[in-house]
Amino acid sequence: MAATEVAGPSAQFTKIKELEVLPAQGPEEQGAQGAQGDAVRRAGGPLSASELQAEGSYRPLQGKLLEGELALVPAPSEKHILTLQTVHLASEDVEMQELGWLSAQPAEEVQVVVQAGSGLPSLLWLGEEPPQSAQQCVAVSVQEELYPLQGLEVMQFHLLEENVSATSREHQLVASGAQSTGLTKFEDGEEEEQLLVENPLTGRTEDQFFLVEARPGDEGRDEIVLTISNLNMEEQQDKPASGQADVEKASSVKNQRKTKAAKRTFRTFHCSICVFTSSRVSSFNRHMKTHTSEKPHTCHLCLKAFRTVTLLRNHVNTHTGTRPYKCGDCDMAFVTSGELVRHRRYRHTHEKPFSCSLCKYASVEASKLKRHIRSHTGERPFQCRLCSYASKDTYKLKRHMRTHSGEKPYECQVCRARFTQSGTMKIHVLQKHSENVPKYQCPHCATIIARKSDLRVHLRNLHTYKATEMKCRYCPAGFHERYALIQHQKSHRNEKRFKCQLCSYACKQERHMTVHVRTHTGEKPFECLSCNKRFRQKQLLNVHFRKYHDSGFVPTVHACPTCGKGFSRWVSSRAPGAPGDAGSGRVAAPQGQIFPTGLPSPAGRQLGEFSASPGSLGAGTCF
DNA sequence: CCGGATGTCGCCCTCTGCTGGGGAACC
DNA sequence: AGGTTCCCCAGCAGAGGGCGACATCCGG
Repeated sequence: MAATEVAGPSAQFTKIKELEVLPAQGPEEQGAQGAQGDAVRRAGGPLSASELQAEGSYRPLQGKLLEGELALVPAPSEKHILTLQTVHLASEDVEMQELGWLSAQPAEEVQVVVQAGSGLPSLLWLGEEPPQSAQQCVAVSVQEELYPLQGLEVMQFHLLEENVSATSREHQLVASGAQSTGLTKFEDGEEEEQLLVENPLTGRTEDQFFLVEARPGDEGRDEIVLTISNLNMEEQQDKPASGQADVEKASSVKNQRKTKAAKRTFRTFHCSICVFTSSRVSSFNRHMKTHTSEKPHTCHLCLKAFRTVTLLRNHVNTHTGTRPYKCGDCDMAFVTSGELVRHRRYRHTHEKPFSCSLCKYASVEASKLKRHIRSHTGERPFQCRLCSYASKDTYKLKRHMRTHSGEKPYECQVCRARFTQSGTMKIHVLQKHSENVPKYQCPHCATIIARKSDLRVHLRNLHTYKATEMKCRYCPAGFHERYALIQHQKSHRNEKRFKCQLCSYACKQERHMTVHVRTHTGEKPFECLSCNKRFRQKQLLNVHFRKYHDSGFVPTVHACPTCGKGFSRWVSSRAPGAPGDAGSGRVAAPQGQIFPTGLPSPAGRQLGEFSASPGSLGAGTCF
C-alpha cells in the first residue's frame, strides 16, 4: 500500500456533494474517458441498481449549501443520495496545515474521524509519510448538516487516476443502501466491472479503490467516522499476470468475491450509440434493441405498435378493461403491478420515498418531488405563448390558457352559470344553492363572513395593529386598530356635535347648522327668478316656485280615513332601522318628501298620524 | 422470452388563498 | 348627493394528490 501513490489533484477536487448524481460506470468507459481527459460523468445514462435505489430519494442540496440552514432529521429508513461537490482548491497555494489530515494507513481497513460541518475539507492520502502537496491527496469534506449520516451506510470511493502527474482526477462516491459493504449489492458482473482496473502502461489504468463507510461518531453529529477499506492493497501484491486488476476488500465476504472475480476472464460490451456497457451479451443485445424503432407487436384494435409482447398485452388490457392487479385493501384494480404499488403507497401504506431536502415534503413519485422542488427554485419551464405568464407545470399553463380563450368548461346545474375552474363552481354551488352554508365568525367582532378568504381580508383591514395611531374625527382619541376606531366614531353618531354660537340650537350635521346660522345672519341666498322673493333653503324656494309659478302643479291631498279631511302631508314615524327606513336617519313621506329626523318636527307622531298645520288645504298644509 | 420492478410523462382533480369588481350600507 | 367602506362573488394561480399509459431494466 505504501507504494500506492495517490494522484495529484488539479486545481479543483471533485468531491462530496453536488446537485447531480454521479453514477458508477464500467471500466471501459472509464478508460476511454480517462484517455480523453474527460469527466467520468455518465450524464443521462442508465443508473445502476444502487443508484436507482439512491435516486429514490433525490435530494437537491445546492440551495441548502448556499443558505446553510435546515438540519435534516429523516427517518432511518429513508434513502438518501450522496452526490458530488466540486471543491475548488488552488493546489499550489493550499496550506496543508489549514486542512484536516487523514492518513489512510496501508492496512486493510482504517478508521478516521472527520469533524463534520467544519467547512474545510480534510485531506486523505495513502501511506504513513505526509504528502508533498495537496495534489497528492484526495479532499474529503463531510458537511453533515447536508444529509443525515444514518442514510449513508456505505460509500465507495473511486479514484480514477493513478499518478501525481495527472492533470485532473475524478472521484466517485456512490451511495449504497447495502447494510455492511457496498459491494455486496453488486451482482457478479457488475461487481467485476466495478473492480476492473486498467493500467495505462499495460493498456489499463491503475486506479485506486476505497470503500468508505460514513457513520456518526461517538459525539453524535459532531463528528463522523469514516471507515476506509483499502481495496488496492492486495492488488499490489497479487496482481494477476494477465494484467487484469484484482481489487481486495476488507471483509471476508469481499475476499471471497475477490477470489471469485479473479478466476474470471471478463469481456465487456460497449454500446456504440450510448454509454451503456454490460458484461452479459444478452443484456447487451437487449439494450441494443432500445436503439431501434422496431416495434413488431401491433394492437389489433388501434394499430399502435409496441416493442414487446408484454407492452402490447398491457396496452390491449386498457382496451378490454382487464385489470389483473387487484388491491387487497380496496376495490381498485390496475393493468400493471407498478400501478398497484403506487396506488397502495398513495392510499394505504402512505410510503413516500422521495423526500425534499429543503422542507418536510415527501412524495410517492419522483416527478412529484421534481415538481415540488420548482416551488423552491422558482423555475417555470412552461411559458405562455400569449402573455408573460409561465407555469411550473403543464396543467397550470393549460388552465391559464382559458383566460385567453374565455373557455368556461364548468356549468352550474342549477342556474347554468359557467366557470373557468371547477373549484370556483363548487364554491358557487355551495354559497348560492346549498343550505347550511358554513359561515365564518370574526374572532374579534360580531361580523360573520361567508368565505374564509374574505374573513382574512376583514381581519387584515379592520383588526390589524397599525403602528401609527389613527385619530378620531370628532375627538382627540387615537386607536391602532381600525375596527376600534370605527366603533368609537359610531359612539359620536347621535351626538349633536354642531352647536350654534349664538343660541342653544345644536344638530348632528354641519349642513343643518349652516342653514340655521342664516336665521341669525338673515342671509337668504336662494332667490325666486319670477318674483324675486328670497329663501334661506333651496328646498323652500323649490316649493314656492311650484306652488306659485308652476301652472301644472297639483298638490297631493291625503284624506283622513276617519273623517275625510284633507292634508298635505302623510307622516311616517317608523323607528330608525325598521323596514322602510333607509338607515340614514330620514323619514320618508308618501309625497316623496324626506324629513330629516334631526330637525324640529311634529313630535310624538305615530304611524298613520297626520301632519296638520294651520293654513291651506283644510286643516293642515305646509304650503 | 416473460414478467416484475421501477421510472417517466401527462392529465385531471381538489384544496387553498389572493385579487379586484359590484353593490349596498354608511358617512 | 357623493364619497367611502366592506361584504359578496367570480376569476385566477399555487401546491399537491392520484392515476393512466407506456418505457426501460433486469432476474428468472
